[in-house]
Amino acid sequence: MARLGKRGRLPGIVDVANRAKVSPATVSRYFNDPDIVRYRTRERIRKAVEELGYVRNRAMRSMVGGATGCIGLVIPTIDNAIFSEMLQAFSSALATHGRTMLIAAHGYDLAREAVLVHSLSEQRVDALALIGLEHQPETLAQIERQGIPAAMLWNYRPGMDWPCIGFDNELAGRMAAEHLLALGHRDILFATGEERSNDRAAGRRKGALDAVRGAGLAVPDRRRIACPYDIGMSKELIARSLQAAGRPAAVLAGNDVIAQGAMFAAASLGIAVPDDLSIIGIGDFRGSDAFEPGLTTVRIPARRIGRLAADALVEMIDWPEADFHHEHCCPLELIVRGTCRAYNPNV
Amino acid sequence: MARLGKRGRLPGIVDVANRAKVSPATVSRYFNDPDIVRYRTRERIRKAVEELGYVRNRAMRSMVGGATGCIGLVIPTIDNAIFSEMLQAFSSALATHGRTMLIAAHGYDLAREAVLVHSLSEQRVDALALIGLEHQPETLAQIERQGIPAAMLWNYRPGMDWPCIGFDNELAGRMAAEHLLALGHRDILFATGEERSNDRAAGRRKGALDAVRGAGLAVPDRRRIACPYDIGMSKELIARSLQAAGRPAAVLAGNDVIAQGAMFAAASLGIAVPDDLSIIGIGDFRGSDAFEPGLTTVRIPARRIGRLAADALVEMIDWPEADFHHEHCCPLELIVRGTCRAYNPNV
DNA sequence: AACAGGTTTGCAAATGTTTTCATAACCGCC
DNA sequence: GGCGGTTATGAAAACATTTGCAAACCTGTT
Repeated sequence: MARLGKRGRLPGIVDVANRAKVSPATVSRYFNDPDIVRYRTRERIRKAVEELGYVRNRAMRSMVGGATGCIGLVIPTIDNAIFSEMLQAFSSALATHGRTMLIAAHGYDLAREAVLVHSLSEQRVDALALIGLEHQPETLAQIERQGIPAAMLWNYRPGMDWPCIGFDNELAGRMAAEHLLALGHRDILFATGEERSNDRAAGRRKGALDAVRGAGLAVPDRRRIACPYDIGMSKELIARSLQAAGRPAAVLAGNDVIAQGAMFAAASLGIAVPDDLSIIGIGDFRGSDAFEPGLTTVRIPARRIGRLAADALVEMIDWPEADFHHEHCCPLELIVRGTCRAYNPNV
Repeated sequence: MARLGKRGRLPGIVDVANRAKVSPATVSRYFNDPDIVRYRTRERIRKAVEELGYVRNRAMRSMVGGATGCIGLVIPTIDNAIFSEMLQAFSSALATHGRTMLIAAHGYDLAREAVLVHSLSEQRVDALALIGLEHQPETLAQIERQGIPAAMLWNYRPGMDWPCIGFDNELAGRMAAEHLLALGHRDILFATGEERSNDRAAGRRKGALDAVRGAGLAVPDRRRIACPYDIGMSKELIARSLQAAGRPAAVLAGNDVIAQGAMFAAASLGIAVPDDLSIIGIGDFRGSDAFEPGLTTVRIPARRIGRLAADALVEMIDWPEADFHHEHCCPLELIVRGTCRAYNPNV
């Protein structure tokens, strides 16, 4: 029963036109700007479309310079909580504009990012969203040459050449560090993300370390580890640091996934959080509030970024002439829950 | 600097042809079947392409009956751990075949799924993957009419009309229940997923309840709750059940997200897992093994499903005539970790 | 009935690529 | 140098849609 169709010549716009006794041009107008076709005609076309089961071919529009209705999103990874909320918001905002989302993941490899951008160009996406500010020159050149509206997400630096919608990752790191400092912590383990092809992780670490050094504290090498964005691996790495002689009094995690790893590491070693160890994350991912105790973290407005990005790109598509300067630095917020407490010299 | 392009007439295949002093046909061949063009010519074309920065237009191929290289995936939700591993595997398997992934989420609403399928048809995706076996007739009709190769993922029932690649959700529920029964548990809280537009959740609940009833046990209403796939909300719902008089000795969760909610619920109430409460999940999501104690669960081979689905769809695209009968019922595996223990009447 | 003004429609050209078919170029061999 | 057989290339048609322009059609007014 299934798979009968075999693509045996789908009905086209002219089939509809014939059946409705109008010209193909009118059918085209019916779809793209219904108001300019008379009601009676519209009805005839509607009926013909329905009877034939015609579905118009958006891919074809790009031929005549039109838009495909497809927007590309190039992202480091999908199988991770990091971007999923942003993704969802981006996707549904796009849907409200009648656009669909073409998605591609490069696994934190900027060289692969370049080929993905090329590949999406071949699909003639109407616009492109990238994560981060750091990209290969070739990637950027490709986008400029194609004249595709593009935006960079998830990181923000003022005065960029490109529209960017994100937040200040250094500030995020600093906020987390300052919270720990304010609680009197002096011995902090910095468990930040791997920085290969990841300007966000680098920024956060810099912000955090700057804050601590600004307070006149030195950070020995053994208090700085790079964790993959994976709960299990982070747990293991951090557990190792916690087991070494003279364990830290607090963990500053590069994001909530790492922080969650830290919590499980502590649990596995019988270290009480927050009594014996304070933990702070960055992100406030979905579910971070449900932890016991609730994870203290710096909230990233992920959904907002996704929505803003979608709106900005659609705007750039629809008014190509207007020279918007889309730059949003979304505010961060320290969310104090239960994983941090004032330094207690007795433990 | 950025956004100069303004789409000022991108170079087309004929521009390349002119510059390389060949016909457009040859350039087309250069891209689609390089071996049949002579080396010297190939070099000329390569140079021309590079100089002009030509990128070919795949969207256009669909005109002449070719493929767009785009495969659509319609999924209930993205901002959730449930499908992310499958998604990643699907996406990267597709990439190895030179295809890209068009993705759309319907938020567990089958009516919306229908419009998404229509929308993807407009983009002329080469194939389509849906989650679950249950869909609106209109959705199915649309796919058949368009003759798009399609597969249904994540659930499996023998003898389906459609290719399906998934696993037996009833079995998953049964396996979880039987593990608890084998440990001597008689008083189990069934915290399964909401079943609106979700045949997977329904299957799991049925399997679990069948197993328990098969063992001659009755399941009172207050031992059956429907949880959203959200850690925080599940935590709250389950906590409420655990606080009521005569609390259950075990929780069978419809998936790992719910199970994680259960663990936090227990933690928040000071109930020890597994000593005072056993918890079993379904899924074995990324990170479930890192929990303390590690979550006992039924592993769903998510990555395998993603990869198999991608391969199957590509096969169906490339050999439209061959009548594959793609049906994979992937094996499930009980992963025993630390959240379940034998029933102890003393607690 | 003629006409002005605006609205609705049709014609035909244009778009970028693939494909079929035919022709031209090449190769080795006599 | 001619010839048969490949192999590589070109010409042109086909594809499904949009759009500028002009013609046709209304509606109400003189």
